Amino acid sequence: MRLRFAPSPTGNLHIGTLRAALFNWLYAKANGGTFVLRIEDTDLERSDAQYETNIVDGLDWLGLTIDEGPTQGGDYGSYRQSERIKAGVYDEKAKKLLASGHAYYCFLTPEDIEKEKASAIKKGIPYVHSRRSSDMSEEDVNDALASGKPYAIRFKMMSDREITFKDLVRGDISFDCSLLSDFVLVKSDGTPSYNFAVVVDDAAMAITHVIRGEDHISNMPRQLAIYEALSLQAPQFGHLPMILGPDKSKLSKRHGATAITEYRDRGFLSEAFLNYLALLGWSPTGEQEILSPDELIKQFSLDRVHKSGAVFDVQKLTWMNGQYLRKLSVDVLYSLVMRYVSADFSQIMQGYDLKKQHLAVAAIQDNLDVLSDAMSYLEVFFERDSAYLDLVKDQAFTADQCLVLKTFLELLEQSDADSMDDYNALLDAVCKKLDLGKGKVFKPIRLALTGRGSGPNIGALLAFFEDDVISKRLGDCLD
RNA sequence: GGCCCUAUCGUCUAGGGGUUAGGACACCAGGUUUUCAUCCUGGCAGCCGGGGUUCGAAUCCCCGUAGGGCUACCA
Repeated sequence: MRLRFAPSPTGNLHIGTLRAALFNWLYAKANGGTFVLRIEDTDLERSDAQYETNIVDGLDWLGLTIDEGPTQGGDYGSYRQSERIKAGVYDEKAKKLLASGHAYYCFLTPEDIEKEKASAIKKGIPYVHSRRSSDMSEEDVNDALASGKPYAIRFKMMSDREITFKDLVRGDISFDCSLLSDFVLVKSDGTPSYNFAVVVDDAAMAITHVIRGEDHISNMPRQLAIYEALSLQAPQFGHLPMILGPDKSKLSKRHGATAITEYRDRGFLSEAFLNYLALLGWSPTGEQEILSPDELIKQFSLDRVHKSGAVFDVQKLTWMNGQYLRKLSVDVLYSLVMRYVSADFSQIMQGYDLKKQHLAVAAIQDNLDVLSDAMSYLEVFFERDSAYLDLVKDQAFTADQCLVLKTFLELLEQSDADSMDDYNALLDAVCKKLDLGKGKVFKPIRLALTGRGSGPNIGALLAFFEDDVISKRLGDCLD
């Protein structure tokens, strides 16, 4: 079983494309198949090596390991269409089609075709290419060729046929060929068109299953016709539902961040992202939604792929990311967090004991949805005194609250509290001594210590700050 | 316009002739917690419409409607 992911490097890897890659990968892994990457860069104008890098980076981030591709090679190379053009792969097949009468030279200019189209629209009839050039005599064709007239090679669509195929996710789909134009196989610049190139390459690379977006369904009759004309065995096809933006149209740049590297940079975990994406258009048998890559592979099957489009919901992605973040060990979370705080902040943090740093990170673990939020939650621990002073200067403390601060300070002086537990015990003692509820006690202490009304667990806060800092801050509030 | 695909809570989805139509996100309410959160409990909320078929349709069929895709010498 051989699956392929065949993006064109005309832009960054985005969600829809990636989801296709993911499903191919899952299907390949689930069945012990091979996952190949083929770069479809026949559009010389728009293709760019930088995008190929972005695509590979994205796959890499998510752990979608490639078995054969431009960088890892394989027995079916080259894995870049631009290189295959140079190798003459497509020319050979085009000649074959020309020779067998399935294709012909077309000398019509784009303007000619525009005219045909306009007149069809005017008459209110569906446009079908006139295939005028296919009637030319061999002599005329040779003359035109010899005179250097620009030409394209078109496929001669059999007009009185119906083409049917069994889609792996949708079942039988059929098309009336009489409605289909003779389409271009080879463009006038000599490069193959998409429909031609995919067929030639999927066949040459012995691809057995093609899983791609629903937007490719209408290409099926053209591609199937080429397989037939070339007497090639067609793979099986499965078309995935589209991923939609909030407005239900195909997800695109105008829906915001679509380059998947942006999600990485915002602090989504690759496993969470993968998990969420897998649930878009596919569902497992049970009700468990949090699934590791291995579990996904184990459970994946094409017959549980949904048929209708799915709206990409950042909120749920974010929730899922939080779930993954919460399961991380402090060590791992810490090293992750350090990659998402600014260089300055990281330097400040590293001025503290590693133990303290871990304490702070552990204290914010339950707050985190995305790693890029970490810094703002961590601020309270590592900010400069001036920032703290700025916040606390507007805080007014009532006499009762001052009593709480004073009592706490007294107890603190007599204790040798060190851990979170110790400080919590101290806090309890204050409550008991003053006969006050926790709210009445904790609030003024938090306020005095951080200048904020909310934040991490106060035990963690107290354990983090040195006793002299606590004394100073609380003491100053009493004045 | 033509062709193709699709239609269950706001969103992701389960369920494919007999179910109190299940779960998750979001939202709301309660609880835990010193707070924002996390966590726990509960709630709100759905089968696009109309015709068939059937003893019985969310489920099967047809027709509408709506959405999406394609209609390139882009992929």
